Formats: sequence, C-alpha cells, structure tokens
Amino acid sequence: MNIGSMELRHLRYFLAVAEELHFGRAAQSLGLSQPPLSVAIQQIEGAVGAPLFTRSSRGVQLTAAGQAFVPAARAVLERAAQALAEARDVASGEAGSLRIGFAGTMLYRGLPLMLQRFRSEHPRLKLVLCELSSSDQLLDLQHERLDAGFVHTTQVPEGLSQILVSSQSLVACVPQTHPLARARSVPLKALADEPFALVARDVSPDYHSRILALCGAAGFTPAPIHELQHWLSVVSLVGQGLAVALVPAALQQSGMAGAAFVSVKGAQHDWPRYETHCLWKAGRDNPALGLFLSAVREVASGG
Amino acid sequence: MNIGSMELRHLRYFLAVAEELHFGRAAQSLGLSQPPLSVAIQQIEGAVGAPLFTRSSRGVQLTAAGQAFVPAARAVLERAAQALAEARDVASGEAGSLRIGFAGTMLYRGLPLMLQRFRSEHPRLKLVLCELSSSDQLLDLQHERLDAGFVHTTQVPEGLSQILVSSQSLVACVPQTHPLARARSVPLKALADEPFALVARDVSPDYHSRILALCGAAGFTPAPIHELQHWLSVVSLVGQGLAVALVPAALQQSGMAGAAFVSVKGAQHDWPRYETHCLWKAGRDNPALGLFLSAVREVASGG
DNA sequence: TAAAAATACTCCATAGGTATTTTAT
DNA sequence: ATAAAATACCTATGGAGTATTTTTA
Repeated sequence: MNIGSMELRHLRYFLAVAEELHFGRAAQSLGLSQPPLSVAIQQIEGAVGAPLFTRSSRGVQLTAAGQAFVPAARAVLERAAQALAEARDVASGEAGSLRIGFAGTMLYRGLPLMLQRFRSEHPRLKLVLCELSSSDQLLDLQHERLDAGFVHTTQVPEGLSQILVSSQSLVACVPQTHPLARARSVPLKALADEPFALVARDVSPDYHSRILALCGAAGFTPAPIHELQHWLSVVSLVGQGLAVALVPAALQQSGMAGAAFVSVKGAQHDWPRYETHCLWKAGRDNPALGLFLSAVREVASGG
Repeated sequence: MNIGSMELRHLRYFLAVAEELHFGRAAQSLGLSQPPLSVAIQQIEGAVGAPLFTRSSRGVQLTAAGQAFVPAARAVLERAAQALAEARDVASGEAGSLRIGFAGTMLYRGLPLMLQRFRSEHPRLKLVLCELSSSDQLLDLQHERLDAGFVHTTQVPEGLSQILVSSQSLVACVPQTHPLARARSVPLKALADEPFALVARDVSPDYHSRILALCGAAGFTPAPIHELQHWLSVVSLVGQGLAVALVPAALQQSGMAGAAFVSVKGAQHDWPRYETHCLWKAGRDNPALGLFLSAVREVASGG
C-alpha cells in the first residue's frame, strides 16, 4: 500500500487503536469487529513502511514511529474537518472575500461609512477594494474579476443588476479667485468662455457626453477642453485657476485648495444628476455578495 | 454524507476536477471513468453542504465555496503525505527524539563532545538530556522513561545492555590549604583522620559502599562522613576546606576553586576504577537509539 | 491455559464500469 | 445538434463479518 491508497479511515482506525492500545476495544469503539481493524492497521503500516504498534497477547504498544504518527494523524483529521467547515462557511456567506470596485468620488459619498458598517457586521468577510474608473469596472464586473462595483453610469449593460446608491446634483466648480466664486448661483452659460475641465471620455464616456450635451443645450461649446483621468484632478486643475468644471456635488467634501463650488441656475429635476449605482453580475454565486448587497441597500435607503 | 464518511479519495478527485474544470478529462487523468467521478463529487458536496462546482454543458466552474476548498483540500493531502513521511523517518531513525540521562560527572568526560558530534551527524534527531543520579537512571531506563543513560554502576540490572564509555581512576581530593595538597601522591591512610565527603548512598550506592570498603581495607573507617547529592558538591565542600574525598579523576577538570587533586599511592589495576557505562533497555525499538549507540561506541573506542 | 491478535473464508456494500438520458447552448 | 454531466444499472473489488488459528506470557 502506498500513499495513494491511504484514506482518512485508516487514520481514524489508527487513532482509535493508539487510544485504546487494544484492538478489540478499539474495534468496538469504532463500531466494527476486530479482524478488519487488524487488516486496516496493517495497511497503514504498509504505507508507512514500518510497524506502528508492537503487539503481544499482553497488549499493544506504540512504536516510536507510531508515537510520531499520533499527532500527525490527528492533525490531518483536524485539517480535513476544518477544510469542510471553511467551504461551508464560504457557502453560507459567513466567510470569504469580495472584490469591490469603486469610482474615486465614492470616497466622499458614503463608501467609507458603508464599508465600516459591513466590516463590523461581518468580520470574517474580507473586502478587497479596487479604485477603478467606471468603464473599467463594467468590464471587470462582466469578466467576474469584481464581485460588485460602485459606478457612475446611466447605461447599465446587459447582465448586470443595480442598486441606486446616491444621486447628487452637478455643481459648477470655479477657482476661488474667479469673480463667479462669490455668486450664490451661476447660469451655465457663464462658464462659456472659460477653459473647461472634464474627466476623459474613456474614463466616464457617459458623463463626458452628457456634460457636453448640457453645454450645447445652454448654447455654447466649451473650449478649450482639458481631459483628466480622475475627478480629483479636475478639481485640482480648477483649484489652480486653470479651468472651470461641472462636477458632482460630493466633490465639495474633497477639501481641494483653491476650488469653489457654486450651484447652477436652472439646475432642476430635469437636469441629469450624478448617480452612483452599485452593480453586480446577476447570477454570480458568491454567497457573501448577498450579504454585501443587503448592506448596500440598507445604507442606500436608510442613510 | 457527513464528515465521517469523507475520505482522501474525495479530496483527490475534487482537486482533479478543480484543476481540469472538466469531469471527463479529470476522470481520465485519475484513471477512471466519468460517472463515478460525478458521484464522488456529489458526495463531497453533500459533506460540505453546498455545491463546489457550477456545471453546464459549456464547462465547469468553481463556486466560491469550491475556490475556498481548493487550498484546504490541498493542505489536507499535503499534511497526510507529511504524516506518513514523518512516521517513516522516525522508523528509519532519521528523525525522532531520544531521552538521554547522564550523571553529572559525564559533563567533564566526553559527553559534550559526543553530543556535539551526534547532533551534527543527525540534525533531525532531538536529544532530550536529563541530569540524573545513577540510581534514578536505572529506574527510568527500566520504565522506559529514558532511551539511554550514562551511569556509574558496577551492577548492571537484568534487561539492560551496556557499553563501557570511560574508566577513570579515583584520586584523592583535598583542600589546597591542606599539607597533602603538595604531595605527588598520598597513601589512602593519610585521609584517615579527616572529615570525609561522599555522594549519598541512595545516589550511587555502588560507589558509596566501594569507597567505604577501600578505606576499610586501608585500615580505617572515615568519620565524620558528609553525604552530598552530587559529585560537584563533594568537590565544592573540599574546596572550602571542610573535608577530603576520593573522587573520579575527571573532576580535576571541574575547575572548582580551592580543591587539589592528588593520586593515591598503591592505586593499581586491582583498585576499583570509576567506570561510566552507557546503558539502554535491550529490545527497545526506538530506531534512533541504534544510531546513538553506534556514535557512543565510536567515541568510546576511538577517542 | 488464557487472552489477544492474525488468518481464512464468506458476504455484501459500494466504488467503478457501461449504456443511456438529460440538459444547456 | 452537440458536448458534457447526470442517471440507471451492472460488475467486482475490497471492506467488514464469523469462525478459527497462532502467538506469547
């Protein structure tokens, strides 16, 4: 008998004999008769290549190899039980890990609070956070490299489900040195003749085109246009007096120096709002995801 | 199926399917046909209590629980192989541990050298050293609480085997301030009127009575007699000017302050020598013991 | 001689094989 | 229509039972 034919059964039987030091009683405690137990022990001894017990009519003793094998066998059985339990826990959602994507602005709108809450409620669930642009997240969600993502998009692709997490208005972002910075609100058209900062089309194609459409509706085409890779870069550029922008209201919390935020006149309900959705691939089977989504729903509705 | 009926076979099969993500190919790689593999996988899934794979005609995918189970299952199999290897190594004497007893004076006669050599030759064998009186060692050897012991005795009890490790003469030990300290050699009778230090009868009954017999043969009965628990205490007492003694020559290396060693006139081959034997219980099966004993034989004969 | 493990044999439970069906794309 | 897993059913290995022998103290 080689290692390939060793089974947990052999370890269970071995430990029973090591415990009782008596084949008959060990067999009884295992609920079988003595001869098959003798056979099984001979089989492990074959696998080890050496006797594990010395037998005599006086009783049974562990050999040195047998003594060494006791804790080892116990460890295997424990590890096996643990393996089952782990898988069970992951299946029930009590343990496991989730890869969560998020667009940078979520850092100013609910994400930290939500994660903190979730972590304290489910300490055995590991969250792997990935800051990614909205479009990257959509790809990763579809390829199942992410379990869920916080995304800014109006067009939700086929096969993804969503929860609306937050909806914010767009506000004008101008340098503090700019004359408009002190106004209570400005008409969109007032931004017409300024360099305009936008997140790059491929980072958030949806909003890129939307904002251009808004400007078009207000009767101007912004020029020149600076394209940035990140919303924070947009605000930073404005803060340095180099552009104006239309940004989600949440960015007022960014604390970026030199940037002022002013609401836009005529920004009513018909205006596009800056919406954040939590997306996930429907039919994904990570059980922890269900728990995560209910936490998201709670925060989205409650606070 | 509960945990008690899980076998290593299931883990092997699971890992094969997890590897191939295809029941047919996995079965082939395991050298069996597909249906029994399907059955076995259903059995572990039963043990886990949740599916480990999502099946479709497109192929097979691991569920979250399955993903968690892969490393766990691998760990169990590795641990099992390790358990066999450990026991095998102990059986072959390559690993394991030995409890070695020794009388204190062995620290000055070969023991450190011998252990150092043995350790470098057999780094995976752990030696547990126990300083014990000769009589305690005899008991522990017979009760198999020790694998081997370095003992001073002439009477070797039944059932113990022995190797003569060293044989030293007895020398007189007197205070450096004593007039005899500067002599080249002294007759035993010169110690007649001094307080006499001995190791206690129950620590080394053999030598206790032998030394008294020697004194008797020399025509005197030492008095008063101080009984110490340890040879070093004997030398220490002498060093402090409170007694004289007959001690094994090895104690000259102890470096104890205030004690001088002088050979005894008339101490010829017919004198009892102070012999150290390595003893072990014959028929003891610790395979590492064989290696240890051959190392002892080497040192005993060679150096 | 007695107590205990090993052996001999018998049986059946179940692992594994073959043929077929079901399922999903 | 096809590819793949599940099911049904059969076979046979080997695990477990009973009776007996061997061993050793």
